Parts: sequence; structure tokens; C-alpha cells
Amino acid sequence: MVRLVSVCASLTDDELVLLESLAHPTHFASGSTLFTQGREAHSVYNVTAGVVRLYKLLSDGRRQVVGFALPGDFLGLAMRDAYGFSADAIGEVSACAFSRGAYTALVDAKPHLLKRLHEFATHELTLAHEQMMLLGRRTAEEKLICFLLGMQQRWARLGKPSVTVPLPMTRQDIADFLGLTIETVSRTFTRLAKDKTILIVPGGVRVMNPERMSAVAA
Amino acid sequence: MVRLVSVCASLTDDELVLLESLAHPTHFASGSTLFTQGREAHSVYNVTAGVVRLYKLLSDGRRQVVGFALPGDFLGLAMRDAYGFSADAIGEVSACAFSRGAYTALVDAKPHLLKRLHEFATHELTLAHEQMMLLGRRTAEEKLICFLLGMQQRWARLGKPSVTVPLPMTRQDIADFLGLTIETVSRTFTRLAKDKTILIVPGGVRVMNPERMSAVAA
DNA sequence: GAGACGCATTGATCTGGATCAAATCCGCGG
DNA sequence: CCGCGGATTTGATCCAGATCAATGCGTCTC
Repeated sequence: MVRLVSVCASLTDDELVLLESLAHPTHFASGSTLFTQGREAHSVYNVTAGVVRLYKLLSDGRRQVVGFALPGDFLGLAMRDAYGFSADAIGEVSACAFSRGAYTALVDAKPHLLKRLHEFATHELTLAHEQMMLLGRRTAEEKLICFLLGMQQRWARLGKPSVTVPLPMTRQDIADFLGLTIETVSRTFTRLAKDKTILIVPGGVRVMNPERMSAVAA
Repeated sequence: MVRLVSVCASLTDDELVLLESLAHPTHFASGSTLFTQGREAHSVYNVTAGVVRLYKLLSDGRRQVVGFALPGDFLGLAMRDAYGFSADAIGEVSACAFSRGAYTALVDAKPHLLKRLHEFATHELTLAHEQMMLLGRRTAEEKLICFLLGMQQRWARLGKPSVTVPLPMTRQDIADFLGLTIETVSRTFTRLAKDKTILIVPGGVRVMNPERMSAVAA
């Protein structure tokens, strides 16, 4: 099993053995659902491979993507009895599932694991505040640029630093993450490509003018 | 000192005594600053009276209010070395300040306090996700109605259930929280008042048609 | 009680991004 | 190679909310 680097860096070897005995390695087909908003939360997950779309729906079908989970990310922090959002696989996904009971027992027993999870949660909260700024006060172009730089940084932290940013999600997913329509996302990408700020490549985007992009994001 | 009901419900008496010995009761004048985004985080706070505006600024002055802290709310969860947002007093505010060192030492020593703080953080994260939905996908009228119902619920949980929702913040604060302009907030309030959905009273709003409001918020 | 200052409201107009409507692209199965 | 279906791009038009511009309205101060 892939080592749970993000959550478990501070654990001792025997604790890791315990943790791995509780983890159920699971595979999800492209497009399949990990869990659904409002359903009883039976498991928490640690993504080990692939990308997961996290989103909330309004009764009339309007959708807000609240995040994209990359390998190492932990899903299920922000839940009480029921999941607060839905999650589904973008492409093939591997994850470690923990039953809720095992998870809560483990957290109660291991304060330094809890400390790691809490740090994780406060980091997520900081990102959420940034996303509020983006959704409430930034223009379409700024939204796209901040999104691309953010994804680039996240891939870089996972050991994949590159000027080519993989974008496995659809334009609609990006639109629903940034509070835009698919047409505006497409047009803004086209305009940035005409500017030579980016180059659109299959499956992603190549950053051509990082200086300008950073200046806009500031 | 007011008992720190929100964070400390699970503490034993002697732990409470310890906690209170570390807390510095502090008073802030109307409009004064508790702390500023980007500055080194020296203290965390528990609000005991009054309302605090939490916000982020962009270099060109655009502002996003990320929340309003009410009595019982804890400030400083989402910070590492530096504060991630600014906080200032709306009207007179009382708070308990804890030095960062004392806070981290206490958290390390008391796992059930950490557990409470973690629950607090995950609740905040859930609220942040709802706010993303609101900012990204809701109309101006929906934003205002969700805001009013949310504030009503929060006052109710603090033991002040009422059809009259106090709004100590300015229209500009509300606009910057909802990703709107002050004019749109004002016009939308006026329209809701003409509808008889609400009644605008000095210092707040009276909820006249909770059924319609809940239907819109759903 | 006259000015002044800081909200808040209201009105007129403008515009960024939404909506409506076709193309175009592209991967895939037959 | 062809045709199909979903994703994406592009174009034309619309409109919710922004912007620009007064005006109202408490509540201080002198």
C-alpha cells in the first residue's frame, strides 16, 4: 500500500502498521462516486492516485465544485453524521478507505495523529478563505489564472514540478469551481492563449508567462 | 470572566482554572483592530461580547469579508505563523486573548481540548463550503436571504432566538461578505421589504415571511 | 439649529459574464 | 474509414448586477 505521506508523517512504525491494518485499499472507475452529499458518512478516504471532484448541488441543479482532491488528500474531515458534499472520480482513482468507527477510535487514541489532521483542516480552511476571495471579488481572467497557478503549485508539492499543468477535469468542472460558465472559461482560456500567457495542450495548459500570471494573482 | 462555553465544554474544572489563568481578558473599542492579515500571529482570541469582522484585502483594495465572529467564536484557528485575515471590532468587543506559545503548549498537553478545536475547525470548513456555494452560484436575493437566515440561526444558538435579526455591521460589510456592491444590497433589502418578506428596523431586520425565505434558501 | 460627516437609499446607465445557438473537434466502436 | 456522442469553441444577444451620480437622513459638534 502507498504510504499515507500527508497524514501519517509523524507516526511511529507500529502505529503505521496499525493504521494500514485499518485501511481498505479501494479502486474507483472513471466517473464513479466515492460518496454523496447528505448520505450517512460511513467512511473517510485518503486518495492515493488520481483526482477527485468535490461538489455541492442545489435542488435546481446548480453546482459548486468546492475542491479537487489530489493524491495525498484526505476526504471526510468536514463531515459529521452525513457527508457535506459529494465526491466522484475524475479518471481512475485509488484511495484508502477507513470506516468511520475505526477512524474515530484511532483519532481518540493517537493525539499526534489528531494534531496532524487538525493542521490539515486549518490548512483547508485557509484555502477556503482564499477561494471566497476569488469567488466574491475576482474577475474571470483572475479566477482562471489563480486556478492554474494553484494547480501548478499543488502538482509541484507532489513532486511533479512543471510548466505544463495537467487539467484532468472538464471545462464544466473548472467553471463550477470558479463560479463561471463553461463558455466564459473557454473564451478566457482562448484569450490567454492569444496573449501568449499560456499554451493550451492536450490534457492541460503550459504556463508561458508566469511573471504576468503571478502579477495578476497577487 | 465569561466561561469559554464553545471551546471548553469538555474540560474538567482544574483544566478550566488552568485555561483561565492563561487567558488575558481584553477590550476593543468600536472599529479597532484585533489583528491584521500577514502580521505575525502572536495571539489567538475567544470573543466574549460584541461582533468582529473578519476580512481579506487584495492589493488594489478589493475586500472579501470571510466571516463575522459572534460571542463564543474562536479566532486564530486558520493561521500558521502569520494571520490569514484581518479582524476588527464592529462596536465594542470583549475577548480573551491567549499567547500563541501558551495556546500551542496547552493544545499539546490536552487532547480533548484539541478534539474540541478540531470539531470547531471542521464545522468552520463546512460553513466555508456553504459560503462558496453562495458566492459562486446564488443570485443577489438568495445571498441576502441566506445571510439573514444564517445570522438568525447563529443568534438563536447563542440564546437570542427572535424574528428580529440584529445587523450591527454596515451595508458595505454585508456586500463584501456576499460578493455584491452596497447598492445591490440596499436595493435588494428594499425589494424584500416591499414584498413584505422582511421589515427593515433600526439596527437590523425583522423576518416577516420565514416560509418564503426558507424556500429560497433551500 | 446650522453645518458636516458617514452611512444608506434611489435613479440612470453601462458592462462583464450569462444565455442562446451553432459549429468544430475528437476519441471510439463498428 | 465513417458516423456517433460528448466536450469544446465560437458567435450573437441579453441582463443581473456594477458603476456613476445624486439625494436623504441620523447624529454628532460647535
